Amino acid sequence: MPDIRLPDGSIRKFDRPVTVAELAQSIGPGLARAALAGRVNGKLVDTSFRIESDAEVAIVTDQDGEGLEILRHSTAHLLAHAVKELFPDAQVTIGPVIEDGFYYDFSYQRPFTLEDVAAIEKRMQEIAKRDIRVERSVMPRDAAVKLFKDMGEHYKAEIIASIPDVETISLYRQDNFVDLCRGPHVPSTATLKVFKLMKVAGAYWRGDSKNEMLQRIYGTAWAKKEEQDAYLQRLEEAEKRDHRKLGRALDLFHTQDAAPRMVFWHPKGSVIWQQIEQHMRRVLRENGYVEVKTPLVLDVSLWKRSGHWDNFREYMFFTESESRDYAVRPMNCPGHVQVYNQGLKSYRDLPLRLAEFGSCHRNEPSGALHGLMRARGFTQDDAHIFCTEAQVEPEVIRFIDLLQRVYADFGFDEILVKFSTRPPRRVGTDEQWDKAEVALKTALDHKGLVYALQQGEGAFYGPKIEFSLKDSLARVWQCGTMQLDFSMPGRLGAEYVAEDNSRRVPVMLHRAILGSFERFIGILIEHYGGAMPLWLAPVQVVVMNITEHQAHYAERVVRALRNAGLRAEADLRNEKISYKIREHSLQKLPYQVIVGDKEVAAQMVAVRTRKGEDLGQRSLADFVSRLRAEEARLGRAA
RNA sequence: GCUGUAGUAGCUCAGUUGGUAGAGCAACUGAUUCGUAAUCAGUAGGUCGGUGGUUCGAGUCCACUCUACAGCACCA
Repeated sequence: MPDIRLPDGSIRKFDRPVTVAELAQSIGPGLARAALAGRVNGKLVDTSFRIESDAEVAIVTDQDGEGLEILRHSTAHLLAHAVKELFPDAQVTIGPVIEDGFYYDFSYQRPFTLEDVAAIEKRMQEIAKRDIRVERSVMPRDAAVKLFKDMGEHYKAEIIASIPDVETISLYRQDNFVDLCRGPHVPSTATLKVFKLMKVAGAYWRGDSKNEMLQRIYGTAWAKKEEQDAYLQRLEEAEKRDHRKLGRALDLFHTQDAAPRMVFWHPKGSVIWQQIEQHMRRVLRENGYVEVKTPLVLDVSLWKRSGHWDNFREYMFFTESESRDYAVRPMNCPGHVQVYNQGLKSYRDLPLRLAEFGSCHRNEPSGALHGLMRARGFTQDDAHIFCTEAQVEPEVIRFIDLLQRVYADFGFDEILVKFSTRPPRRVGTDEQWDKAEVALKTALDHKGLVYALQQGEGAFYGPKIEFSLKDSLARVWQCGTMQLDFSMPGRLGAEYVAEDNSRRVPVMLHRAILGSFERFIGILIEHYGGAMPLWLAPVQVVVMNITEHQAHYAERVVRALRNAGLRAEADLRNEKISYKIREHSLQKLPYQVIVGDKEVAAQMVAVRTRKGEDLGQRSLADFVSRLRAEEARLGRAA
């Protein structure tokens, strides 16, 4: 008869098998009410699970991350249940838990409307109130396939049929709604109280664009109402930081029909760009890179040799002149190989690090585009490192050091790392891929980085490491990349003379830190909510006069600030000082200098920050040295 | 590219069942010369994304198309 060890180390003895629910009840009625599931010897089970022998058991409640997942998963079932009641012809497919919620995909003769969704959510609440027991059952695979086929649930039958025979098929039933599921689930629909349907969208069956499109309904679910409210609030706040909104409000850039999905940078956005470019240029020079400039338009034959024609021609822009075909470059590497190929290279020249702020154009599928984050025209902080095989690993390590330093300069310390291995469609031999993958992995391990392995997600010419940052809506955008390429140098005729006087093909590392200037600026705008750190702010200081009597003094202050290398503007408009302050605060201008009669008399400046902090009267020299110190810290907090 | 939604003044948005296009902010003009997040008054501003159709009449209905937004697929 089971002795049950609880997480606090205590042991409870029972003289008969007990269910998780009974165990919870024996500990306390509060816990019994809160119990969503159990963890028996590390395995998640329903509260109805019978514990027959000695075990370590924990009661899972909505206070655990796992509990919340169960809640969300059960809410997905509730959604499917409601849809089946309202639309009996709809077929169910899958309904997994995702970050902050869940979704469920349905096959239906027409897309669900917003009214449908409102009705579905209402029905979900009704079903929840019915307090229906959620029951688990197990059946053989073939019987389960037949059951769902008989119900007309062909997608579900297909899923079950594809499950390996050795696994048990568990089903969950609530009233007349049955779904295939590994579980566990909450004991009753009444447990589900806080949820909301968020949006509808199409999604391909099994994630393949060749398949039919299903109707996906997204929802969110939480343990407590306040948590859901906080989540919705967070979404609202994030929307305010949307770089497209801020880009317009702060007069940084715009896009228009004449050049769909390409960016017109305004003077202020351009300053941000220039600051980043200057910083990167300095950092690269310090790290042994040399800068090049190569053509934007190159003969098609080069793209055929590089392999891009075969893999990406439908996403490239082409042009033609005097019966020659050209492509607008979608990337810079073939151009850099041409630079490398000029003059015979020796092993003594390696590693050769060629950098370019390279403007590229890709005719991306329309649905992929997203403001600055994914545009058709963009500029990479690109570089290609030509090196020997032995130099690969140290170069990759060196690169990761540089990347971490640069991200810190911009105020980012949360970096997501992914490692992508050989894709099905690729060039190069398996031996080359083996070597390339090992080299990248060794470097990652050497740096002690935690990374997600993405099997089969590498580029067609080599494996890659991706470094990503999160935007304000927690969407992850790839920025930095390190890609190993054993193929392209050979295809484009690159070689060097080795120590033994033999001709060898160099390895090429494709790498970028920011990724694209456009995307990186978009992420920066959202990260800082438009309030750029001083060194990136388009205008750093605005000098405002209170009345026209101080206009002359204000202009003198601006000149002095500019002479000190600061980006300063005067605002001499005939407006109240509070009006000017409000406007520049909304523009997120870091420092606002106010000069009235008192400042003129004292030959001082009155300073306030965009946050409303009053720094009082101080001398110009004092103010300038404060700003210089802040600039030097870049994106790092004081 | 696929599914859905949307496009009205520089911006944010309103515009009942088809009947001569509206607000706030911004802009412009004038007054006001003011001490830390909006001074007052006036003026001007729109082929209602584009093309075609239905109608006596279309911002409103229909078709096509362009663009944007969300998700999916894609991302060298």
